[in-house]
Amino acid sequence: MQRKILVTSALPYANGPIHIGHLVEYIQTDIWVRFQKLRGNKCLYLCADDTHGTAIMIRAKKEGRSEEDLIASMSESHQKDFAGFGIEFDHYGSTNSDENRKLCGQFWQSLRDADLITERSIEQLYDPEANTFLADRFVRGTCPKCGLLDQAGDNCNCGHTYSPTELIDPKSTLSGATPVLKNAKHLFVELEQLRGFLTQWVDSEDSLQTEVANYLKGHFLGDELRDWDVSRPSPYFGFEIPDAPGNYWYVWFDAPIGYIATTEQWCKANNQTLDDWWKNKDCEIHHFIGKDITYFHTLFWPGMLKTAGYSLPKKVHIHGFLTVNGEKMSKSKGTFIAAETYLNQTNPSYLRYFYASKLSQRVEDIDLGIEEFARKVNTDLVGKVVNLASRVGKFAKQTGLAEVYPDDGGLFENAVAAGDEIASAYETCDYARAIRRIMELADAANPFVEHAKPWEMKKDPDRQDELRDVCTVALNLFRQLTIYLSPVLPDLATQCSEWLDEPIKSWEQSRTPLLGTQVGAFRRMLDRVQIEDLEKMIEDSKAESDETTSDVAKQFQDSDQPLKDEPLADEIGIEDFAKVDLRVARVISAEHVPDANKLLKLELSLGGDETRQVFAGIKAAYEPEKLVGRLVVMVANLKPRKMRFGLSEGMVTAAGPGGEDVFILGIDEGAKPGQRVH
RNA sequence: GGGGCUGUAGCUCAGUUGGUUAGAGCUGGGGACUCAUAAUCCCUAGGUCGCGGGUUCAAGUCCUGCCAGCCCUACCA
Repeated sequence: MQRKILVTSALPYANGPIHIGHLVEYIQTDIWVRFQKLRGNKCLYLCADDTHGTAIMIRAKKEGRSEEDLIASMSESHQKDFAGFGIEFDHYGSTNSDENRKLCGQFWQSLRDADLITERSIEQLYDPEANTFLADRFVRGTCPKCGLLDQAGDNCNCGHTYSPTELIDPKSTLSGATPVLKNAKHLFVELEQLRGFLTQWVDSEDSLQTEVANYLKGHFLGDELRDWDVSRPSPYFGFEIPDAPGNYWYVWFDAPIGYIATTEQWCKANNQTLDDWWKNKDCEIHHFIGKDITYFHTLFWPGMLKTAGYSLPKKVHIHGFLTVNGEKMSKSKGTFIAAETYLNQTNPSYLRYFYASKLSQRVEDIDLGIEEFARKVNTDLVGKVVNLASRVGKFAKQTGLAEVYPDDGGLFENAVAAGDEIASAYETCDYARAIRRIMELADAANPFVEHAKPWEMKKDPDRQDELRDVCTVALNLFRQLTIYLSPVLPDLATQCSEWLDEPIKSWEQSRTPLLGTQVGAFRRMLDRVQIEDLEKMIEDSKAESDETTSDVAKQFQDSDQPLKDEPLADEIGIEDFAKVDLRVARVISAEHVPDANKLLKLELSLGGDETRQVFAGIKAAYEPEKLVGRLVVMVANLKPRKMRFGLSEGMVTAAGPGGEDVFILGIDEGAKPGQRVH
């Protein structure tokens, strides 16, 4: 039976280019969609740019152009990048569309009618120069709990959390102005009213991976759900709320509705009705998203859909993030690779294959190790799969394919049997499993050619029929593998189609061998990955991230990120500095604190009998044993502070954002404990 | 502290509802072949399945405690 399936990927934000981290999702989705189409299902793949919000507004202002102008050029760049990776949308829209505005209005009215909207005034910081309310991340100031200067609006480096309104001496990062407190009316959705429904939805029917369902139950559904703030006061780039002038829907309200609006645009162009896709029990809706936006899609969104009378997603497929060489993507390491940078150096099929070989149903991060990447592509794709065609290509051009499929020891039939398992792996998004099975088939195919020794047959005029049979087997096994791989490698499928003069259109073709036809001249289908290309790609990415540095700076390639993360503090006089008594101290003991996640307990000596007990948040960065004996610089006149684990009588100075990246200040040789730092 | 997930050969991972000597690919070592993109084929090395208990005739597979790692959340000079 033909299924009717609507598929979406998360809408990329129109605030930056696509990078290889984004592509995990779009490639994952594209593979699934191509698989569904190959199986003969009616499947629609839709996506759009997410265009609203403060960040877009600010960026447009900074670049001196209109928001519309900015999002138009972003959309073009996004679509070009996607096309470069063979990601084939049925339609690519924008959340800034008439259809979306209208649908937002409908959803809004349904929420009103269901009496789910409530109004409350909240106090928020406002930038009087930029004339805008400030989201937490646009405010910095002194931490109200520990006095650290220049901390983010909602938490500081030492881990305190607070409200931006508590910050001491706050500054807007937009204008540098001192924000003022201002009351503003906000509109909220009372999600709590939907808790019963959501609990049931989360639990039922396998719409979510179990770990996700557990997360939601453990984290949100166990308690009363907080109201969801869905409005933002003017100025804001978005849709104004009709019955609350001067207020706009928050970007996360209109973004998912963009899925529907984009469908509507497609429907208009294709003479279909929206309800047939979004209010039809027989239509499955599948969302593919990253783990960071889980709760928007699994709580708010189902709640909105339910209230407005639309179909609920059959499944929300959630994936993890991409790491490169085992670490978070990093601009300074050149592993923050833009789609365009990748395409300039190497082949998109490689990445599609690599991601496919790593993706499972789990919400696990996947790692792109450069060496693993090259090895996998070269050994699996080139060495095993394409080699099968390559090694008999010349012979086959002369012999053509036999009329009757020869005895191949059951290889073809075996691969037909494996087809169901491979299909079900694709269906459940366990691509790693599908690829594993396909490679097992490829592993069995090469020895067949090896043992048949076609190169000997070629020399013997009496054995031309045998040669043709070997070619027939090898090419049919290759064709079968290509069909199985075609959702992942559409380009390879196209090449195979052209070569054998038979379009690959259906999964069913893998069940019957191709016989009795001529074969075109073989052309190389895929080159091996050159490590140098990958290195070049990383070099290029590095270069993009710091094009504006001086010579010495270039030599060291120091990134500007730390300064951006933590801009310079206000000027002070020497008398202010003198208040801080920094001393050289020796670590005389260091130990883990039971129950503390980030802390080490240090005993510091200032010489003689003078010691201080200090708790330092450096557990992730330093082994206690390695600290013992070394000299550090401590703040010695800090007022002792009682912590859960005991009294802390000072502070060890260190640089870095925290976590593993903490670097204790050392001092050159010769310094003695107790000496003051001036 | 609370929640989620993971821990199987050097590396990446398979191991179905518990059932004979724990598997694959890659890497390593040895050999063969030459049709093929230094591709391919054959042979070989290698693991007290994180650790300790328990249930069972039988546990990598179930239960429990601990250890390590990752993520979320709170706390954290």
